[in-house]
Amino acid sequence: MDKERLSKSYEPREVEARWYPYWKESGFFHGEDRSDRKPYSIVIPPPNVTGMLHMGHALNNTLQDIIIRYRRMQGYNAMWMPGTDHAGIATQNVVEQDLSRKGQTRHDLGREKFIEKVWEWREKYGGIILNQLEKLGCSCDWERERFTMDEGLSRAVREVFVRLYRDDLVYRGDYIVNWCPRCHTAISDLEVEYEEEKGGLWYIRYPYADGTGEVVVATTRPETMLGDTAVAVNPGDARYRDMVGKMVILPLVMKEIPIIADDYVSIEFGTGAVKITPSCDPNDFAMAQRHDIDTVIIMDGSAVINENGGPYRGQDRFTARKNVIEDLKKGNYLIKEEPYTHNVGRCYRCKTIIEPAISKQWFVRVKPLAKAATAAVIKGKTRIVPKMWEGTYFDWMENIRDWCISRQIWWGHRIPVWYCDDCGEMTVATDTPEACAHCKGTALRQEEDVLDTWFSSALWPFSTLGWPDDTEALKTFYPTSLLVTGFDILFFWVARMMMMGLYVMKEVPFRDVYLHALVRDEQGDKMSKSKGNIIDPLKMIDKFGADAFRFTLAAFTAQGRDVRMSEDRIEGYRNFVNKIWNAARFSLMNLPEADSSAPPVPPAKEDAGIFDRWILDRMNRTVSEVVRQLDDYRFNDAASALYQFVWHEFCDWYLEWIKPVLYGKGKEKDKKAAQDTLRTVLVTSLKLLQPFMPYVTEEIYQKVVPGAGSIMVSPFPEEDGGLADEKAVADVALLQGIVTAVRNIRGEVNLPPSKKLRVRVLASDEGAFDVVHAAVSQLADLANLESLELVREMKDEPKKVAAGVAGPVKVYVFLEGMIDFSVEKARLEKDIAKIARDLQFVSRKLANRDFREKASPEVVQKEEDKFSSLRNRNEILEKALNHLREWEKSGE
RNA sequence: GGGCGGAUAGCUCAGUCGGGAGAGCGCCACGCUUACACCGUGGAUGUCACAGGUUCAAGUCCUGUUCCGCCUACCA
Repeated sequence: MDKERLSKSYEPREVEARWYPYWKESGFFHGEDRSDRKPYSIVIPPPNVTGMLHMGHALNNTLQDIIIRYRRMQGYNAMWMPGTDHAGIATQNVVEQDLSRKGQTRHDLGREKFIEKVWEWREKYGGIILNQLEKLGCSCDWERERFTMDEGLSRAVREVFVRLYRDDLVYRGDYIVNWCPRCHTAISDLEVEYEEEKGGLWYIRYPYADGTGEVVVATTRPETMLGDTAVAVNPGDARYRDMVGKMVILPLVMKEIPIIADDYVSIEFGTGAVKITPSCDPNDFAMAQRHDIDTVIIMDGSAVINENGGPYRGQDRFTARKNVIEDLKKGNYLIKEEPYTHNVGRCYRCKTIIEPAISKQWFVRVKPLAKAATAAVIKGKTRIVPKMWEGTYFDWMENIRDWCISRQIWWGHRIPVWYCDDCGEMTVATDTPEACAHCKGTALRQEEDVLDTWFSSALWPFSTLGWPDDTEALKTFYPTSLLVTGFDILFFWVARMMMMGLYVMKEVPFRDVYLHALVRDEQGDKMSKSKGNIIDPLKMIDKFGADAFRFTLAAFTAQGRDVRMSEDRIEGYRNFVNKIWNAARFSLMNLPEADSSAPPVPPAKEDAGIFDRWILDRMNRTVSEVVRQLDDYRFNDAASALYQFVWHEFCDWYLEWIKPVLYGKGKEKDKKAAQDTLRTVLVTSLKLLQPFMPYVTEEIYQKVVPGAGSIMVSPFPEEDGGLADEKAVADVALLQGIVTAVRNIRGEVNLPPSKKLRVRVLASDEGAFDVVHAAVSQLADLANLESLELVREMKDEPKKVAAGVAGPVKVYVFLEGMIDFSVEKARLEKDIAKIARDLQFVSRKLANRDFREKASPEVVQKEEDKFSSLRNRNEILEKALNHLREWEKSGE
């Protein structure tokens, strides 16, 4: 082997820059449309083209990469579909901002030119986030990269729209929708964020037209009174029963409107009478429809009062509110104003207060789609992990309302509907029609609106695979195997993909959905620019390496928990990466050159030493643990199993045990066995770690098994029952117990680490004797002993000793030259006290007849074993303590 | 209003079949022992939120309470 020395610490930057292009160019990321291997596919949650990699992306994509790398190594035809979505409103906003710097608006350019600008923008900046994913190490199938505005995907969008229309699942109509006066578009219910805000509740007098009195209404939005067309009361409200049907005079506007009765009105709230503004409130709108009441629209698209607002015309809604209140006061209509906290809806994109407004919009009739989507999860066609999200999913599906899919912006999929100027009919078609489908006229105008970005995202699992064409990719990879995404887009995206997948493909879009939590800062706060607590993933990668960063994310991804991220934590796992690096470095120094590129094999059981058999057992358990946890998407458990094994079993113990053998202190045959084991365990560990840490594992793998190809396409380890070895595990536990007992005494009694100790081990148990006997030299090494005297029985009771117990054996450390034994006495007393407490507890339990009768025999046996071992320990420590006391006395 | 999640070591969190609680970081002590000071060895630390209940046995199951977080909903 080229004995090229590894540097003392791992340097991620250079390594990462080297391997990623190699993998990519080697085609390892590519999934085959046709293959004998079983398919495994994931579609990426497409980030916005405007996006920059943040912690949420980093987490989301790390988890996907872990799974896809794992499955790829397991031999699946693994394919991870990458891409971006066109993020209609967001992208349009960005380009509009660019324009406004030049003092222009999109209207100055016109639709066509503007769209061109957006495409230019996308060419320039649109791919940034995908390059950032490469920095993370993501093994996406880049040959397949898709964009929701691609021709292929656009075709899918038009096709689905037309089908929905023909199935009467999409319709157009005048309804009240959430209108953003800044974005100048309708948005869906999901895109409104509600937050409690302090406002006021104004009580306004509405006099009866006949002059017999007045009714008082309470409102949080006095300016909307300009559009009032009724006052409503509850039909069961005795106070108003006789008033229903009477007319009141709308103040300021001075027109007559009726009092109506509707169950919606709450008797308890306010005065029990509510003003009805069908154009400004969804509930009022619904009520107006029930009662056939007029609607007066008082605002334009910018939420500025229009001509129906009389003197308030031209004022924005907030100015109008002030003035209306002022005028109400002047007219003695305002009774009082109370401070009032209520929910205010804001645009998810620009945070402008949403104005409910009536307009012509397109909707998807989702109820029937939702039914199928619910059924699919109930039937287990799609599994939601963690399961607790199922309830949320069902609940939403059950209460779902029609989905407003039209947006009054330019950037997006233009709705494939054409209006005929001749006959006024609509033509709905996938391709631009030559003539009106109804009158054959050619005076066609296409619908101006575009579709909600989520409409195209909902098709992502099949549109990216070539649908509506019947492609090989579609046949192979649909339904996809897994979707990994944040719980925050369960409704936005997951639910809609389920509906569309089932509607279009007659099959669920994915078998499993793994929903992960949000990334927060150390204090559990959401990361935000304004708080200044953002951790930039790219900076972390630069500072600590992608492997450390990825492993940190995985290690903190416990199901149903937020991920709290901090630099310290990444640093901790950077240390782990370095530990792995150094374990490899040590291994390479002590391994002969690999004589072939064949995978390493462990020694035959009869050739293997006890420590070899022990670590192979541990390794094997780790393999099964990692497989089990990854299969269940328990990333943190898989990560910690690896951490525990590699650091605390392989590095802390195994490497130390075999050092004497490797250094030639034993037989050549044993050295060979240890080397074979070492190589096997190292390579297996690297493979288990590869999905989490692709770079460092590749770098080491190439040196340990040169010529074997890339680790990322090598077979993933499988559990091997033949490696299980309970005897070795038990024996090594005994040996570890002896080492620990000595070290404990050394530490507690303040014997310096440099001081070599004389130790006597009493093993009356024949089996234990043999185990210790065979490992005397290793024990002496690990515990730093001058001598280890192993005896079957004690002829002379040593007095100047510290005593310890390891399973069936007793350990005595000679305390030569020591004068003050108080520390050792204190240590013994402390141990004895602890044992006494435990003994009391166990014996009480054993004395309980109910326990003996009702607990399982195994549990009873366990307690009995515990009891005898405690008593044994107690005896020996007591004896040692007495001896010390005696010696002290005699010494006086 | 409805729903979900959480409360365990100083901090952040595991704890899957109910059998007297673990990890990482931090802390204390000692140590550059030929892979690693990004390290090693040893040590300290708990009213498992509170109150009941089931059970031989509860961090774990049940009921209620408190406090946090999130989602959802048309009380103006």
